[in-house]
Amino acid sequence: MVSCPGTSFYSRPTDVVARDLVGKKLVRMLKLDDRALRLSGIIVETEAYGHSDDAASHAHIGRTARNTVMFGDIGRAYVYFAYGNHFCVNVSARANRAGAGAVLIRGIEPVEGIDVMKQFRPVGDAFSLTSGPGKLTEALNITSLLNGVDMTDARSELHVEHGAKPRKVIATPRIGITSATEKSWRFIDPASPFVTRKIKIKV
DNA sequence: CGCTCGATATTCT
DNA sequence: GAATATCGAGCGA
Repeated sequence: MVSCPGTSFYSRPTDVVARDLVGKKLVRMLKLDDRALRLSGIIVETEAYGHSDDAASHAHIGRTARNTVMFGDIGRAYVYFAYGNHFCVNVSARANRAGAGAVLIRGIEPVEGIDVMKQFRPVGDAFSLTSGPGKLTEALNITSLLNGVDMTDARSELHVEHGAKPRKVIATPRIGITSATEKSWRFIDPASPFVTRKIKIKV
């Protein structure tokens, strides 16, 4: 019996959830050519996104067709298409008072099914296989078809499991946003090479 | 190495 | 019509 973080885990402020997700395992199960495959990796980089308190969040302007999952049940996958090229995957979470929120998964360390990941994402450099939000969704074959799946259920095609070891975590400013840049809501395992290296700081 | 810039679709104004 | 929670090619040093 595999254990997954449940609704009590995701029912906290998103920055707390984001910090605790580092070291957990992201698991993708799928069928390919009639074979059941299991791909997974340890989460090493996340970012928290809030609601009305966070101008950089998709939920800041209120509920829309795209961000509905951020306002619905917690522990669900929020998958969206960015820049016309890439998918990004989040887990919905929020404290009881907040109206919406999610945690973006920005980087993982591959554990299971690495050969299959390389089929989905052929790349020479091992580090660039899953070191970035658009990269890991390609390696794990995550698309908007998975939007809304229950990530607290070990039977889901996409879910989160407890990791083997706790990791050291540090907070930094978030990447790729132009507002609310003062919040240190990005959380990384500084020892892992699978984190975004370049940090842009916009003024 | 590091920086600039174009690709490309969905969303919102 | 503008902006975007990105990536990687191309260029110069």
